[in-house]
Amino acid sequence: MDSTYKPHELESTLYENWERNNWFAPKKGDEAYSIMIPPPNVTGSLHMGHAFQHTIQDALIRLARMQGKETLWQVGTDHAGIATQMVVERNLARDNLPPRIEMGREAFIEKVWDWKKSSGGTITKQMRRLGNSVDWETERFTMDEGFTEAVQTAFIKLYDEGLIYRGKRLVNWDVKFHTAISDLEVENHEEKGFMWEFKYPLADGETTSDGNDYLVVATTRPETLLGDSAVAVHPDDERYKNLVGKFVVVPFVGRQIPIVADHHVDPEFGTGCVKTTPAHDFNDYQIGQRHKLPMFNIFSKSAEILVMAEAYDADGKANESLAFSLPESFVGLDRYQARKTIVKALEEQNLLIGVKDHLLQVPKGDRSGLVIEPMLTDQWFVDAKTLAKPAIEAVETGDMEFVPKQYENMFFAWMRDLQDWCISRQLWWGHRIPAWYDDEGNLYVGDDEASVREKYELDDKPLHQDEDVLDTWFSSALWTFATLGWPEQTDRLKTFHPTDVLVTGCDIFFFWVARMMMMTMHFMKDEHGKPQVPFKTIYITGLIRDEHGQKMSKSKGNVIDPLDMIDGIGLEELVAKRSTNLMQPKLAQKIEKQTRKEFPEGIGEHGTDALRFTLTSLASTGRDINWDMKRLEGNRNFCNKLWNAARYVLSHTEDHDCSKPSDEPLSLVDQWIISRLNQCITDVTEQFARYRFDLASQTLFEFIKNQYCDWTLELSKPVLFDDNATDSQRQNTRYVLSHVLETVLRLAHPIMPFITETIWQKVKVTQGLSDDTLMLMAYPTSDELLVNANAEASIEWLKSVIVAVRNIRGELNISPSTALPVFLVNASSQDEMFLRINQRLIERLAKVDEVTVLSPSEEAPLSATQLVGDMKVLVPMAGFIDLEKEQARLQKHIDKLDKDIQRVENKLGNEKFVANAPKEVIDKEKEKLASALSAKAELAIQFDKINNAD
RNA sequence: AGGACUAUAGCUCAGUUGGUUAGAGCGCUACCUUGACAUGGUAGAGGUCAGCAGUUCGAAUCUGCUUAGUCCUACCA
Repeated sequence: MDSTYKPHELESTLYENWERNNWFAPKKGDEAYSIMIPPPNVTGSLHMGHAFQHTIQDALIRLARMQGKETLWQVGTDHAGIATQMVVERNLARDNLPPRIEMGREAFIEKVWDWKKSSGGTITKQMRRLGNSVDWETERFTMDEGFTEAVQTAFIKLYDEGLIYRGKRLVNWDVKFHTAISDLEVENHEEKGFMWEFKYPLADGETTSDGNDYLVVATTRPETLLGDSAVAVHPDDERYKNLVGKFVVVPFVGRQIPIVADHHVDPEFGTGCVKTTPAHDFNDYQIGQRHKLPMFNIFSKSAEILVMAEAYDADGKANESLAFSLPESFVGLDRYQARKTIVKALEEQNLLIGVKDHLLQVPKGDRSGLVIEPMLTDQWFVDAKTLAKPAIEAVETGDMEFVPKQYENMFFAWMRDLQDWCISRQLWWGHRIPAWYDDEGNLYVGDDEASVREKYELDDKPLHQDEDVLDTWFSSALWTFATLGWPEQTDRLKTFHPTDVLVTGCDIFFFWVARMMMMTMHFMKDEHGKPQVPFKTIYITGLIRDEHGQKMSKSKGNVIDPLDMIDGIGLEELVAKRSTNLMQPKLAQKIEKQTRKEFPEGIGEHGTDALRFTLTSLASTGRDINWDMKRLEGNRNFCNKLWNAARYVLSHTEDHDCSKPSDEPLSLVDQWIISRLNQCITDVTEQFARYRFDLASQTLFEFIKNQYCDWTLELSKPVLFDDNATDSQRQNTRYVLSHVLETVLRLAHPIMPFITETIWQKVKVTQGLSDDTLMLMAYPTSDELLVNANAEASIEWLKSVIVAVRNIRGELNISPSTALPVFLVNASSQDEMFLRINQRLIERLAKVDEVTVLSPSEEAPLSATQLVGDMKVLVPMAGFIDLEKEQARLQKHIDKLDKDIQRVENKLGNEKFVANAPKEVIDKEKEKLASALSAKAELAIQFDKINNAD
């Protein structure tokens, strides 16, 4: 083995071997365990968030597999309708190819499939590099044949059950992509804008109570006045009560529209008069519905003023008799130009009263970034309220559990107040809606045209399919069961559904998780007909941010590709990666500067295991993670530590059979580390079960570094190197070194698969094992009988004595190469016993040439002092110790003890404390006080001794 | 507007049903090429647990308020 840890060399070939042997595939077992991967966008690439979530899933899966369960980690990708279509359209423009519309639907879709083929491999490559042990044999795609069938089946069933309907509704319209989007795909941003006030002339000579012949309305969107259907006032507003039922005249178009009374209006806000545009505002739509107002659409699909306004009755039926032409001077203007022009025209007609600055929330499409236009269109909807009920119940009863728990609140709040879900998208890439229309506009839903004709007993009249596709999230909502073969009742479905845990970020909680719950519980029932949950536990990870707590994003230029942390990347390449293909190229310079400052030498190689270990170490629940490069480095060093520890162990065990100890009993050191190992196994297993990957990692780190490397390896040296040791003792030590290492490799494997497997392949030989791979070995279980208090006491004592001497050495600057004599004073019979057993080890590890126990009658030489319990460890001062330094050191310790004594005395002097606190607590305090007092006394004596010697 | 979360060492974070001498990693200081490891070893310094008030014998931990920050949901034209 190489003396330094070179992750790339060992990681690159291992995965291939695992995969070739098909060790990721489920293996029959009594108990099943499954995780469905949140399917990443097929054409995307993995970012740190994925690396994080995948690491956690892989750790859980590897653990379950080692625990002998029939384990499936279902892999797959999502077709990501709008995102993918957007990328492909951009590519067409870049390659000077005809745009989508000219190309036509079929040709375009072919282009998308081509793109999927050429770019879809990125993710799978990354996942392999991350060591993700997914079952590649059953990889799925949300648009593969079987999945498409599942989507159709689900849609048709829901339609037949009345849970999907079609209707003309006001929806969020993306004016760039010309499609409806769901509420969730709209992001609200606060922006500075204006509020205009203008006059609406009253018709028929009416006047307000204060004598005006007009009403004043306030609006942030004056351009929509062309499509107004009413002016609304509050029913109790005395100012306008007499005008309800009367009319105003819409400027420029001359239509008369009614004044209606509606509770929605806040009389305190503005003038108390609201212009009402049901076809272009969600609140106005509601008002319109309540008052059966007609609706006027004045915008094209790109939000430009139409030639003729389209008119609809309140129920959504077109009503051509109400249609009207729009003023020529406005026709064709986009909404912002129209706004300017109309405000100017209002001013010219003396209708404008004023304009104020106004802070408003602007809804924008999350993909296009453009302001959403509420638009009246025919769309498909899912009755979300009905589907949500079983999911809510399942969380209430605990059938589904959130980790961390607080997400329940968010879940309930959202689920209990659901609007119907708009699932149709005016895109081409996606699952086309299985609905057909005849020339009269009658609707037929079925698998395909032929089955529709049969189902509805249609003759051969012409039918045409709905042009729309389904929201991507409609298909991914079926992910947990459609991947397992549904609608067929496959064995896989029976074995692996419900799944055990879903690991995902809260960013797609509503998009995906909530909808998956709804769909799954509707379609999947157990043998008693009870709805099945999609997963028993939902583990929600935090977001990975950069070191300043900023969200990682391409436009901020602060993303780091997980693979670059693994294999490293040069500065120039990193700069290039970050500053090209930006949506806003002008940011490139700033990003370059920032990157050069932050990574003057690029990013070094750290290896997958270090990355994974860092991610799990940071995975405490319910908290975002600010990425810290330093921690990654620290953990790479930890890997190096493990690597070198293994080199040491192997160098002493390679040529021996270490599968068994000798016939002689194990030494206390040997028993101690085995005892600690068993405690470690218990802790790590429990922490995994609680999803506390941070604690599991920390426990492993502590054991491997502080117990195994720092002590066990050092304590083995006297045995392995000294001529005095017997063959049996050496055999025992070799056995323990090798056995503990082998066990801890199994224990750490779920988090650090590569380094553990690599080392294990060597260690297994010394343990007489012939198994092929660590990943299929049994996960360690602890043995209570091996937890040994006696051995622990002895070795903890030994460690304290060694540390005491080192402490004196360190604080008094005595060279580590100087061998020191040590005297022990106040040694109890137990101390003396421990000394007899451990003396050689003290001499060796503390570099002590002689340990002498002084009886009470013997005078100790002038010494530096450290206490181990009541026993004094003395290092004589003759020759190497500075008296003043030692006095200062003693004083420091005495001061500390004084503070402790003070605090404890106060506590014990408090009658209420003594009266109320449990006896154990009081006893503990008393003990504390006694030992602190005696410790202080001892140190004071030493202090005085030095004084007198002066 | 409503809700949630966060505030602990210079930095990134642990701290479980209230009882600790409040921990880890990184950084810092000193010493050290000791036969696995300088991607190292040994030792050390460093904290009014955001602030205020309360409950309690006892609060980093429970309650209320304040401040700062993050996020979610909704939204007044």
